[in-house]
Amino acid sequence: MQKQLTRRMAGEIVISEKPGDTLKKWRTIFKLSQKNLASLLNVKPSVVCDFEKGRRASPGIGTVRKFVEAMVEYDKAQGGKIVSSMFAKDSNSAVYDIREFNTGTAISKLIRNIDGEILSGSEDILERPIYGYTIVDSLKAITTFNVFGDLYGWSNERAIFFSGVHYGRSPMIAIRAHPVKPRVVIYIKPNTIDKLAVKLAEMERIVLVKTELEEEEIVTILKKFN
Amino acid sequence: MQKQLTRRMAGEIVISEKPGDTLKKWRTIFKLSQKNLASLLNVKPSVVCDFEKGRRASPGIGTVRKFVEAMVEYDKAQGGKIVSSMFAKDSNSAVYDIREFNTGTAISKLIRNIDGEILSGSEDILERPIYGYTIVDSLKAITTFNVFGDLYGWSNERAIFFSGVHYGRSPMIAIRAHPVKPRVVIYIKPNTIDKLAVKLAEMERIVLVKTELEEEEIVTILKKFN
DNA sequence: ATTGTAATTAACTGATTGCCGAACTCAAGT
DNA sequence: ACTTGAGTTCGGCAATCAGTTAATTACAAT
Repeated sequence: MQKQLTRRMAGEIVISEKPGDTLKKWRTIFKLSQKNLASLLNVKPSVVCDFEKGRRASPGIGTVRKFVEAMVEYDKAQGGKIVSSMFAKDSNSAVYDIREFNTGTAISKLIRNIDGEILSGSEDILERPIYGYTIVDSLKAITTFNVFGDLYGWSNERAIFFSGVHYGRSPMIAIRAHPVKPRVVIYIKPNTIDKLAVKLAEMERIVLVKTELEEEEIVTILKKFN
Repeated sequence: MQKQLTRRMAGEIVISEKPGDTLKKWRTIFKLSQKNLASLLNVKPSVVCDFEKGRRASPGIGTVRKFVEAMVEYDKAQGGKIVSSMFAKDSNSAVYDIREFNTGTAISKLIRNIDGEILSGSEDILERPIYGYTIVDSLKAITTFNVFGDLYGWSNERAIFFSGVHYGRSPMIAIRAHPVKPRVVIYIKPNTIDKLAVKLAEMERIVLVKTELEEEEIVTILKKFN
């Protein structure tokens, strides 16, 4: 996560019209004075200023790297407020069950066992293996802090079950927005299925399934999986 | 879009353990020989090699910039196959406008200028600076490929405008699910506002605003920002 | 075995960086 | 009016970069 941010910062600085201004922008975002930053880098404040003011037309990447890493590092030492404000996360309670399998299980096998009906998903994907699953309450999932970070266990080659689904639109939108995608999404006893949900599933090449079983039954069945 | 990619490439190179290797990686992605690349840059091939082999420990950002821009430029001249393969098709169609400010702008100033009504957001946040904005069509945003990656220019200390909003539920869910959050979300001419949307905004400590101005008007106003 | 072509390395030069220190501006307190 | 903190400007110097030429290696392909 930090690396991602440093890359972003570095990229922005390098490509910027005025690298110095961009550097300054980040320094202010991290709430550092030139002096502070300078001391983190073990250089004099004038050095920082020179770079910000563009006195050096093309600073070395080593310098840029030091700068951004120092800022991120500093923030981390302060509790990582800035960095995490850019990524955001919390903890949850919407997860009903989460487990990893020890071996890969074919998607089709899972669907068969939970008596699922396929709403979207082509033949060829159905034999792919998944390595775990997560069951979440769809409403809680979005109102609770940060489920989306904890949704994925060790592998994202997994199935996600959503309970409390009305039209299935919100869950798919959430998945769409989230950078990490599951292989399979299963709606537990949904009312009707929104067309957009199916469309999104197709776009993401996610196998979309519905089942009429209850959460407990599903858990019992999946316990036998390994 | 090109700028995005150049930034990404640059960032990766700068932060990489072995910038030379990363450079090489990109060169091969763009299917260029050292000689080709060298001629694009009007330098001798040995120069390219020197960088790739790390004989220059800390090349200047000007050099890095030339390199990545040359590659992207070259690809563009060839029809832009590589670049567009890294982004998804017509990903821009959902993005109506995207821009970075050069200096921080207070959230309150922005709201005042676009004649916005605050739906969620406490006093203390309103004076925080943002550094850019994005205007997206909310429906297209989710049906189109990969917007969410392109939504954030380079600072996420920014405002996101959503047009085509009905209840504002889906956009907030998308934001909730996405790891990177904006500071401000502005609905352009929404019908009614869903309670859940407001609640989610509060949870994320995002300033939620609605405006009755049209996209074009907003762009005109924001043009004056810097 | 020979021929190209791409990549690597060495040696060298002028330009620029990275850093310092010291002097200086500009507000904001006290 | 004096002090303090943050930021700016700049001459100077060693270290390093950006670039060249020319020679060498490493292979596929003929």
